[in-house]
Amino acid sequence: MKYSKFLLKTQKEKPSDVDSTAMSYMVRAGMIKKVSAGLFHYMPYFNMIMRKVEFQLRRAMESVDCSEVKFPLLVSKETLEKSGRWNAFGKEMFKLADRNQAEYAISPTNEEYATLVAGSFVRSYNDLPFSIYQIQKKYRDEIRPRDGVVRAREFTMKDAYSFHASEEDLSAYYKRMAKAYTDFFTTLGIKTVPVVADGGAMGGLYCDEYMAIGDEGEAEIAFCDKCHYGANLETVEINDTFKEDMRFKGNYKEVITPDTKRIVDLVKMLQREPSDFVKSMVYNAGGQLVMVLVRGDREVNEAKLAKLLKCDSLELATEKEIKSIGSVMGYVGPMGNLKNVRIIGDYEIKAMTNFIIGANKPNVHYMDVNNADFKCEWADLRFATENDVCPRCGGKLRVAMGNELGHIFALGTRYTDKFKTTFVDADGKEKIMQMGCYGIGLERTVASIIDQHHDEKGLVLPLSVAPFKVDIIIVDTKKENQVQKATELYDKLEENGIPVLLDDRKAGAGVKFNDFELIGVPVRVTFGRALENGEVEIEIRKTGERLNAKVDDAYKMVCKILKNL
RNA sequence: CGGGGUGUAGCGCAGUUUGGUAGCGCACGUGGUUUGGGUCCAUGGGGCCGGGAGUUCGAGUCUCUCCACCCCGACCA
Repeated sequence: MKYSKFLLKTQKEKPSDVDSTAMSYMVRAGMIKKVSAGLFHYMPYFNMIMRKVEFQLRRAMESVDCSEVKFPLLVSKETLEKSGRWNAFGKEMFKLADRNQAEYAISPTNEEYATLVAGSFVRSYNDLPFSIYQIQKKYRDEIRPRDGVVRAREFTMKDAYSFHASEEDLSAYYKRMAKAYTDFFTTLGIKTVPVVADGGAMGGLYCDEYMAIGDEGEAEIAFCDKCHYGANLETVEINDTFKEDMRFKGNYKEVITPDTKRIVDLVKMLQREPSDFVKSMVYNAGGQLVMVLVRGDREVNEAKLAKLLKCDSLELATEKEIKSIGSVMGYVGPMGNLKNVRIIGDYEIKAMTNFIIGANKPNVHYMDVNNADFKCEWADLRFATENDVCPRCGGKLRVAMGNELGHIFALGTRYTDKFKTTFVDADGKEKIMQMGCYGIGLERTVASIIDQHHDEKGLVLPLSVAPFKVDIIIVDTKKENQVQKATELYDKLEENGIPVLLDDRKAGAGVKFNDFELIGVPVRVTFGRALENGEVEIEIRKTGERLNAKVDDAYKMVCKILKNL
C-alpha cells in the first residue's frame, strides 16, 4: 500500500474526551472516529488489524472443531420470549417493529438461534457433540457507553455455541475451549487471566471471564501466578490461615492523642506504621449497628460485609449512631462498655500483637492492645491486596486492572430445556441437550492489544496483528534515486506476500518517522542520506535498534529481522 | 436513572464575569522555501457560537426551554 493512496490521517493532538492511552492512540492513529455515544466509524487501519484478529480467531475455532455460521441480526419477540429473555434482557436490547407491528430485537447475543440450529440439526447422540460460531455485530443499549470502543453500543462479537449429550462431555469441551481462548490471546500478544465470574443474564452452571491485564481497565482483579486462580477483587476470598494469639492480656496503656481522627495523623504522632493499628469502622447495616475491625492499612470490603450480614443497605454510621453505642467518632475501638453493637474482626487481626486502637473516649487511644483484651467474632472482611495468599493454592496474589475480553459459559440445559431441544441417546431415550456458549468482544480485544503494546510514541504492534510489517520511508521524494530504490524494495516485498507501507508522501522526514512510530509498524526501512553510500537504514520499532544494510541486501535483511521478531 | 460537567471552524481551545463587527494554535488551499525528527515565510478558504423561544436598538455573552456529548455509579463481550 502506498501511503499517498491510503485513507489514513494521523493527528498530533490528543482528543479531549478520551482518557485511556489506548483510545487516545486509536484516535490519533486515525483508526476510529466517534460519531455518537458508543458508535464509531472504524477506519481502514483499524479494520486491517481487526482482520488479523479475526484470522487468528478463525484458526482458534477450527482447532476446537467449531464451524462458522451466520445468524440474522433481527430476532423475533416470539423467539426471545421462549427463552424468557425478551424481559430478562429488557432495556439492554434495541427493539423495533415491522410494518405489521411484529416486534423484533436487534440481536444482543444469539443463544436462541443457536439452540434452534441444534434442534433442527440433531436427531440422535450420533450427531453430538457439535459446535458453531459466528463473527457478527451485536447491539446493546448500554446504560452508559464508555471508554470508547471498550463499551460501545454496537460491537463485533465472536459467539460460539456447543451442544453435548452429557454434562461430562460439555465440561470436557469447555476445557478445550478455555485452552483455545488462552492460546488465542497469547498469539495476539495479550496477557489475559481467566477469572471466576458471575453468570449474569446468561445463567448456567459455571463460567469464566478472560480479563486482559493493563494499567487501565474496567475492573480491579486479583490473580495467582502459580495456579491461575483469578477473580474480581471484590469477590476474592481470603482464607482464615491465622491463629488467634491470646498470650497477652492487660498490657495496654492509654495514650493521649488529640486531633488524630485519621490513621495518617496517628502514624505521624506515634511514629508507627499503619499496619500497627487496628481500624474500627461502624456501619449501619439495615438498622443493625456493626463494628468492623481491619488492620490500619487495609480497606473494608463492603460487599463481603453485606454478604455476611445478609443486608441490602450498608452505610457508615453517623456520629449520632456512634455515640449511641458508647463511643466517639474518630476514636472508636472494640474495648470497654459498648452496647447495641456487633463486633466483627477481620481474620488477619487474630495474628496481630501489641496494636493500637481507639479508646472510645475523645483524644485517647490504647497502645499495646492484644486479642485477649476484647471480644469479637472473626470473618473475612477486607479487600485482598498484592501479595496476599491465594485461596486455592497458597501462592501469592497479584492485583491489576482488567478488561473483560471473553466470557465462556457452561450453560447446561438452561436454553435447551426451554426450546425442548432433545436428542435420542444410546439407550433409546429422549434427552435434553447440554449447551455451552463462548464469547469474545473483538473491538475491545484490539483496544487491549494497543493497551499492552505501546510506548510514549505510539503503538508497537506485535507481528501477528500488524497490518503492515514494513514501513518504507522515502526521505526526499524529489530525489529520484531514493524513489526508485525504495519502490524496488516495495515491489519485491509485495511480490513475496509481505504486507508493506510505502511512505511516498511529500512530507518532511520527521513527519514520516513520527507516523511510523504512532501507527506501530514493526520494521522501518529508510531511503535517505545513507543511499549515497548505497545503503539503507533499518529500524526495529520495538527495540529502537538500528542498522545499516547495502541496498541489495535490504530485502534479505528485512526477511531475517521479521523472522526473528 | 441519580450525581457532576461541557457544547464556539475538521481537531484542541480562548472570548461569556461587565451585551457592541467571531478569535488563536493545529489541520486544509495557493506560491515559495526546506528534506534524517511534526521546517520556515507569505497569503487564502472555512462558523446559523448545539436547537428553539424571549429580553434588548443590539445576544456567543442575559432569561426560559429542549437537545447532544463527557465523567462517577448500577449493566456487560
